[in-house]
Amino acid sequence: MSDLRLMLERGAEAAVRGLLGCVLVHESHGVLRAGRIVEAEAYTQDDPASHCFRGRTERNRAMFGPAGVAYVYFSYGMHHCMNVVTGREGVGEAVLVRALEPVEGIEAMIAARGWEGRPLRDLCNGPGKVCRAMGIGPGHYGADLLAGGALRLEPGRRRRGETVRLTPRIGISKAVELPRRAVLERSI
DNA sequence: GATAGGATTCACT
DNA sequence: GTGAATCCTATCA
Repeated sequence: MSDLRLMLERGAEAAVRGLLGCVLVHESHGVLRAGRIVEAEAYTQDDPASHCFRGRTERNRAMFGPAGVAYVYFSYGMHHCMNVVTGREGVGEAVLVRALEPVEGIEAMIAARGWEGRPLRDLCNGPGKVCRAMGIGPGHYGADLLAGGALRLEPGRRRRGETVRLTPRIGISKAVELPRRAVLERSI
């Protein structure tokens, strides 16, 4: 039982902070891509903005799975977004990965996004961009991120001078005021 | 069976 | 800053 799993099982509101600094890794076609999670949002079952607010459906069933599996969904007809499922099995909770700081395989990310010659800071600073750059898609729906597979989550360290700030969420129309978005910031 | 709207991104003004 | 692209899901008739 890893520390990471225990942390995720504690629930979305704890996990949204704990996930910051952790590293998302994807190995495909012999290429390794990795990025530190620097922005995330918690979604729980009692949250009107959550996909599982109205109960279990065919689309959101992964959110009710065990902590550590991926919930990938399709949005706005053109983007995929990835969540890390939290809480106990049977509870609909997850943390949306909103932004990464590229660590490894940056060239592959740039190629996947068609981002040649553009600002690096805009490569992974959005949930749709994260999936595109990392090569995450519907095929990863329900994948176990803690099992050491091709797509996995690894513990990360928070660096000196970095702090977690909780802010209202963005991009949604319901329950916007809840401070369930966590951002990793350099305080110096 | 039909329709409204969305946990977004990008290009353009 | 504003608006278009684009399609799946949930919800309603």
